[in-house]
Amino acid sequence: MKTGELARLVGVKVETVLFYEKAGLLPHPSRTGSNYRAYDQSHVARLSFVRRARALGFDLQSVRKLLTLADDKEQPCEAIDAIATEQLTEVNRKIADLKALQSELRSIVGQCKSGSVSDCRIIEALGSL
Amino acid sequence: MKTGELARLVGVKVETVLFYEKAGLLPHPSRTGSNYRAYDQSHVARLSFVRRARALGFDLQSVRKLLTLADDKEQPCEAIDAIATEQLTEVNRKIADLKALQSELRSIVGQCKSGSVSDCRIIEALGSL
DNA sequence: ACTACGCCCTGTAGTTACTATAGGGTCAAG
DNA sequence: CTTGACCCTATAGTAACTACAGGGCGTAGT
Repeated sequence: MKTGELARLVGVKVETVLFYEKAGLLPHPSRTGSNYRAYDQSHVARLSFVRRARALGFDLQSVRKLLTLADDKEQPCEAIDAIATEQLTEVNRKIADLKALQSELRSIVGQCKSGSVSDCRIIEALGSL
Repeated sequence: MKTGELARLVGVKVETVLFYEKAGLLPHPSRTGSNYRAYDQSHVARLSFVRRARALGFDLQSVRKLLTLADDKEQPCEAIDAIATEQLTEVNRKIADLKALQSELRSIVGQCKSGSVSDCRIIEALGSL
Protein backbone atom coordinates (compact mmCIF):
# COMPACT_ATOMS: atom_id res chain seq x y z
CA MET A 1 0.00 0.00 0.00
CA LYS A 2 1.06 3.61 -0.53
CA THR A 3 1.55 6.39 2.01
CA GLY A 4 -1.98 7.77 1.76
CA GLU A 5 -3.62 4.43 2.44
CA LEU A 6 -1.34 3.67 5.40
CA ALA A 7 -2.08 7.10 6.85
CA ARG A 8 -5.83 6.66 6.36
CA LEU A 9 -5.83 3.19 7.95
CA VAL A 10 -4.11 4.42 11.10
CA GLY A 11 -5.83 7.81 11.16
CA VAL A 12 -2.82 10.09 10.79
CA LYS A 13 -1.70 12.65 8.24
CA VAL A 14 0.53 11.62 5.35
CA GLU A 15 3.08 14.14 6.62
CA THR A 16 3.19 12.38 9.99
CA VAL A 17 4.12 9.09 8.31
CA LEU A 18 6.96 10.82 6.48
CA PHE A 19 8.03 12.54 9.69
CA TYR A 20 8.25 9.22 11.58
CA GLU A 21 10.34 7.76 8.78
CA LYS A 22 12.76 10.68 9.01
CA ALA A 23 12.79 10.37 12.81
CA GLY A 24 13.73 6.68 12.52
CA LEU A 25 10.54 5.26 14.04
CA LEU A 26 9.31 3.68 10.82
CA PRO A 27 11.80 1.79 8.61
CA HIS A 28 12.49 3.10 5.11
CA PRO A 29 9.97 1.13 3.05
CA SER A 30 10.74 -0.32 -0.36
CA ARG A 31 9.86 1.81 -3.38
CA THR A 32 7.86 1.14 -6.51
CA GLY A 33 9.24 1.82 -9.99
CA SER A 34 7.84 5.32 -9.83
CA ASN A 35 9.53 5.96 -6.47
CA TYR A 36 6.37 5.58 -4.39
CA ARG A 37 6.74 4.12 -0.88
CA ALA A 38 5.31 0.58 -0.56
CA TYR A 39 4.08 -0.39 2.90
CA ASP A 40 2.71 -3.66 4.30
CA GLN A 41 0.80 -4.86 7.37
CA SER A 42 3.85 -4.60 9.64
CA HIS A 43 4.04 -0.88 8.97
CA VAL A 44 0.37 -0.51 9.91
CA ALA A 45 0.96 -2.21 13.27
CA ARG A 46 4.12 -0.24 13.96
CA LEU A 47 2.61 3.13 13.06
CA SER A 48 -0.47 2.37 15.11
CA PHE A 49 1.74 1.46 18.06
CA VAL A 50 3.68 4.71 17.79
CA ARG A 51 0.48 6.78 17.70
CA ARG A 52 -1.09 5.08 20.67
CA ALA A 53 2.10 5.26 22.71
CA ARG A 54 2.29 8.99 21.91
CA ALA A 55 -1.35 9.41 22.99
CA LEU A 56 -0.36 7.85 26.31
CA GLY A 57 2.18 10.59 26.89
CA PHE A 58 5.40 8.84 25.84
CA ASP A 59 7.82 11.07 23.97
CA LEU A 60 9.56 9.86 20.83
CA GLN A 61 12.64 8.77 22.76
CA SER A 62 10.54 6.51 24.98
CA VAL A 63 8.67 5.17 21.98
CA ARG A 64 12.03 4.34 20.41
CA LYS A 65 12.94 2.40 23.56
CA LEU A 66 9.67 0.50 23.50
CA LEU A 67 10.23 -0.36 19.84
CA THR A 68 13.69 -1.64 20.75
CA LEU A 69 11.97 -4.29 22.85
CA ALA A 70 10.14 -5.48 19.76
CA ASP A 71 13.07 -5.14 17.35
CA ASP A 72 16.34 -6.10 18.95
CA LYS A 73 15.89 -9.65 20.04
CA GLU A 74 19.68 -10.09 20.05
CA GLN A 75 20.33 -7.36 22.61
CA PRO A 76 21.81 -8.44 25.93
CA CYS A 77 19.18 -9.49 28.41
CA GLU A 78 20.13 -6.81 30.94
CA ALA A 79 19.60 -4.01 28.41
CA ILE A 80 16.16 -5.32 27.47
CA ASP A 81 15.27 -5.84 31.09
CA ALA A 82 16.39 -2.33 32.05
CA ILE A 83 14.25 -0.75 29.34
CA ALA A 84 11.21 -2.88 30.11
CA THR A 85 11.47 -2.28 33.86
CA GLU A 86 11.93 1.45 33.42
CA GLN A 87 8.95 1.75 31.10
CA LEU A 88 6.86 -0.53 33.31
CA THR A 89 7.40 1.83 36.24
CA GLU A 90 6.21 4.71 34.08
CA VAL A 91 3.18 2.73 32.90
CA ASN A 92 2.25 1.82 36.47
CA ARG A 93 2.34 5.47 37.51
CA LYS A 94 0.21 6.52 34.57
CA ILE A 95 -2.39 3.86 35.31
CA ALA A 96 -2.60 4.99 38.93
CA ASP A 97 -3.06 8.63 37.90
CA LEU A 98 -5.65 7.78 35.28
CA LYS A 99 -7.64 5.68 37.76
CA ALA A 100 -7.78 8.63 40.17
CA LEU A 101 -8.91 10.86 37.32
CA GLN A 102 -11.44 8.27 36.16
CA SER A 103 -12.92 8.03 39.62
CA GLU A 104 -13.26 11.82 39.90
CA LEU A 105 -14.78 12.19 36.43
CA ARG A 106 -17.31 9.44 37.21
CA SER A 107 -18.30 11.23 40.37
CA ILE A 108 -18.77 14.49 38.44
CA VAL A 109 -20.97 12.78 35.86
CA GLY A 110 -22.95 11.18 38.66
CA GLN A 111 -23.32 14.40 40.65
CA CYS A 112 -24.39 16.32 37.60
CA LYS A 113 -27.25 13.90 37.01
CA SER A 114 -28.49 14.66 40.51
CA GLY A 115 -28.26 18.39 39.99
CA SER A 116 -25.20 19.70 41.82
CA VAL A 117 -21.48 19.83 41.11
CA SER A 118 -20.56 21.31 44.41
CA ASP A 119 -17.63 19.28 45.66
CA CYS A 120 -15.28 18.82 42.72
CA ARG A 121 -11.98 17.24 43.72
CA ILE A 122 -10.59 16.85 40.23
CA ILE A 123 -7.44 18.85 40.91
CA GLU A 124 -6.83 16.96 44.11
CA ALA A 125 -7.22 13.70 42.16
CA LEU A 126 -3.79 14.28 40.63
CA GLY A 127 -2.59 16.66 43.29
CA SER A 128 -0.45 14.44 45.48
CA LEU A 129 3.10 13.55 44.40
CA MET B 1 6.09 31.81 47.63
CA LYS B 2 7.91 33.06 44.53
CA THR B 3 8.16 31.55 41.08
CA GLY B 4 11.36 29.63 41.72
CA GLU B 5 10.02 27.89 44.81
CA LEU B 6 6.75 26.94 43.11
CA ALA B 7 8.68 25.55 40.16
CA ARG B 8 11.01 23.57 42.43
CA LEU B 9 8.13 22.14 44.47
CA VAL B 10 6.35 20.82 41.39
CA GLY B 11 9.51 19.90 39.51
CA VAL B 12 9.19 22.19 36.49
CA LYS B 13 11.24 25.02 35.05
CA VAL B 14 10.51 28.60 36.06
CA GLU B 15 9.87 29.35 32.38
CA THR B 16 7.16 26.68 32.29
CA VAL B 17 5.30 28.36 35.15
CA LEU B 18 5.40 31.67 33.27
CA PHE B 19 4.33 29.92 30.08
CA TYR B 20 1.26 28.38 31.78
CA GLU B 21 0.29 31.78 33.15
CA LYS B 22 0.45 33.27 29.65
CA ALA B 23 -1.49 30.29 28.28
CA GLY B 24 -4.25 30.89 30.85
CA LEU B 25 -3.78 27.64 32.79
CA LEU B 26 -2.50 29.32 35.94
CA PRO B 27 -4.24 32.48 37.20
CA HIS B 28 -2.26 35.72 37.35
CA PRO B 29 -0.94 35.67 40.92
CA SER B 30 -0.77 38.72 43.13
CA ARG B 31 2.49 40.67 43.11
CA THR B 32 4.81 41.83 45.87
CA GLY B 33 5.96 45.43 46.17
CA SER B 34 8.96 44.63 43.98
CA ASN B 35 6.72 43.10 41.31
CA TYR B 36 7.53 39.49 42.19
CA ARG B 37 4.77 36.91 41.69
CA ALA B 38 3.34 35.58 44.99
CA TYR B 39 1.92 32.03 44.86
CA ASP B 40 0.12 29.94 47.46
CA GLN B 41 -0.82 26.29 47.98
CA SER B 42 -3.63 26.42 45.42
CA HIS B 43 -1.13 27.25 42.70
CA VAL B 44 0.99 24.27 43.70
CA ALA B 45 -1.99 21.93 43.35
CA ARG B 46 -3.09 23.45 40.07
CA LEU B 47 0.37 23.39 38.49
CA SER B 48 0.90 19.84 39.66
CA PHE B 49 -2.42 18.85 38.10
CA VAL B 50 -1.50 20.43 34.79
CA ARG B 51 1.84 18.63 34.69
CA ARG B 52 0.41 15.24 35.50
CA ALA B 53 -2.43 15.62 33.02
CA ARG B 54 0.13 16.55 30.36
CA ALA B 55 2.20 13.48 31.25
CA LEU B 56 -0.93 11.41 30.64
CA GLY B 57 -1.11 12.68 27.09
CA PHE B 58 -3.76 15.42 27.41
CA ASP B 59 -3.02 18.50 25.33
CA LEU B 60 -3.41 21.97 26.81
CA GLN B 61 -6.92 22.35 25.38
CA SER B 62 -8.04 19.17 27.19
CA VAL B 63 -6.31 20.28 30.38
CA ARG B 64 -8.23 23.56 30.11
CA LYS B 65 -11.47 21.57 29.89
CA LEU B 66 -10.55 19.48 32.92
CA LEU B 67 -9.76 22.64 34.87
CA THR B 68 -13.15 24.02 33.87
CA LEU B 69 -14.68 21.17 35.86
CA ALA B 70 -12.84 22.39 38.93
CA ASP B 71 -13.36 26.11 38.31
CA ASP B 72 -16.76 26.89 36.86
CA LYS B 73 -19.21 25.59 39.38
CA GLU B 74 -21.86 27.90 37.95
CA GLN B 75 -21.73 26.42 34.45
CA PRO B 76 -24.88 24.70 33.18
CA CYS B 77 -25.02 21.08 34.19
CA GLU B 78 -25.13 19.82 30.62
CA ALA B 79 -21.88 21.58 29.74
CA ILE B 80 -20.09 20.12 32.75
CA ASP B 81 -21.53 16.72 32.05
CA ALA B 82 -20.49 16.83 28.40
CA ILE B 83 -16.91 17.69 29.29
CA ALA B 84 -16.68 15.09 32.04
CA THR B 85 -18.21 12.37 29.88
CA GLU B 86 -15.95 13.19 26.94
CA GLN B 87 -12.82 13.16 29.08
CA LEU B 88 -13.95 10.01 30.89
CA THR B 89 -14.16 8.17 27.57
CA GLU B 90 -10.63 9.27 26.78
CA VAL B 91 -9.41 8.21 30.22
CA ASN B 92 -11.03 4.79 29.85
CA ARG B 93 -9.30 4.22 26.53
CA LYS B 94 -5.93 5.27 27.94
CA ILE B 95 -6.31 2.91 30.91
CA ALA B 96 -7.15 0.02 28.60
CA ASP B 97 -4.12 0.71 26.41
CA LEU B 98 -1.81 1.10 29.38
CA LYS B 99 -3.00 -2.18 30.90
CA ALA B 100 -2.20 -3.99 27.65
CA LEU B 101 1.22 -2.37 27.62
CA GLN B 102 1.73 -3.17 31.30
CA SER B 103 0.93 -6.80 30.72
CA GLU B 104 3.36 -7.03 27.81
CA LEU B 105 6.17 -5.27 29.69
CA ARG B 106 5.67 -7.59 32.67
CA SER B 107 5.94 -10.58 30.38
CA ILE B 108 9.17 -9.21 28.87
CA VAL B 109 10.68 -8.66 32.31
CA GLY B 110 9.62 -12.17 33.30
CA GLN B 111 10.94 -13.78 30.12
CA CYS B 112 14.22 -11.98 30.40
CA LYS B 113 14.78 -13.41 33.87
CA SER B 114 14.39 -16.89 32.39
CA GLY B 115 16.85 -16.14 29.62
CA SER B 116 14.89 -15.60 26.39
CA VAL B 117 12.97 -12.70 24.87
CA SER B 118 11.80 -14.62 21.88
CA ASP B 119 8.10 -13.86 21.57
CA CYS B 120 7.67 -10.13 22.11
CA ARG B 121 4.15 -8.93 21.40
CA ILE B 122 4.65 -5.36 22.50
CA ILE B 123 3.60 -3.83 19.21
CA GLU B 124 0.54 -6.05 19.06
CA ALA B 125 -0.33 -4.93 22.59
CA LEU B 126 -1.43 -1.57 21.22
CA GLY B 127 -1.95 -2.76 17.67
CA SER B 128 -5.71 -3.28 17.59
CA LEU B 129 -8.25 -0.50 17.06
C1' DA C 1 -3.45 11.53 -27.71
C1' DC C 2 -4.45 14.66 -24.18
C1' DT C 3 -5.73 16.68 -20.09
C1' DA C 4 -7.83 16.73 -15.67
C1' DC C 5 -7.75 15.00 -11.23
C1' DG C 6 -6.01 12.70 -7.34
C1' DC C 7 -2.20 11.06 -5.25
C1' DC C 8 2.87 10.76 -4.78
C1' DC C 9 7.61 13.08 -4.15
C1' DT C 10 10.99 16.58 -1.70
C1' DG C 11 11.72 20.52 0.88
C1' DT C 12 10.56 24.43 3.64
C1' DA C 13 7.76 27.15 6.69
C1' DG C 14 4.27 27.39 10.39
C1' DT C 15 2.02 25.66 15.09
C1' DT C 16 2.03 23.86 19.84
C1' DA C 17 4.19 23.36 24.02
C1' DC C 18 7.69 24.19 25.99
C1' DT C 19 13.03 25.67 26.91
C1' DA C 20 16.96 28.71 26.69
C1' DT C 21 19.03 33.22 26.35
C1' DA C 22 19.50 38.29 26.66
C1' DG C 23 19.21 42.37 29.20
C1' DG C 24 18.02 44.38 33.24
C1' DG C 25 15.99 45.02 38.37
C1' DT C 26 15.76 43.25 43.64
C1' DC C 27 17.76 41.98 47.82
C1' DA C 28 20.14 39.56 51.71
C1' DA C 29 24.99 38.35 52.81
C1' DG C 30 29.60 39.59 53.31
C1' DC D 1 28.46 48.58 48.72
C1' DT D 2 29.16 45.04 45.77
C1' DT D 3 28.58 40.18 44.64
C1' DG D 4 25.51 36.33 43.92
C1' DA D 5 21.12 34.31 43.70
C1' DC D 6 16.91 35.28 42.41
C1' DC D 7 13.15 37.97 39.93
C1' DC D 8 11.19 40.53 35.69
C1' DT D 9 10.03 40.92 30.37
C1' DA D 10 10.81 39.70 25.78
C1' DT D 11 12.59 37.05 22.14
C1' DA D 12 14.67 33.07 19.94
C1' DG D 13 15.33 28.10 19.72
C1' DT D 14 13.71 22.91 20.06
C1' DA D 15 10.46 18.82 19.63
C1' DA D 16 6.83 16.91 17.38
C1' DC D 17 4.12 17.55 14.30
C1' DT D 18 1.22 20.10 10.29
C1' DA D 19 0.60 22.75 6.20
C1' DC D 20 2.31 24.49 1.74
C1' DA D 21 4.82 25.04 -2.53
C1' DG D 22 6.48 23.18 -6.64
C1' DG D 23 6.73 19.37 -9.43
C1' DG D 24 6.05 14.16 -11.10
C1' DC D 25 2.94 9.76 -11.74
C1' DG D 26 -1.29 7.41 -13.34
C1' DT D 27 -5.63 6.64 -14.91
C1' DA D 28 -10.45 8.02 -16.27
C1' DG D 29 -12.82 10.69 -19.50
C1' DT D 30 -13.16 13.22 -24.29
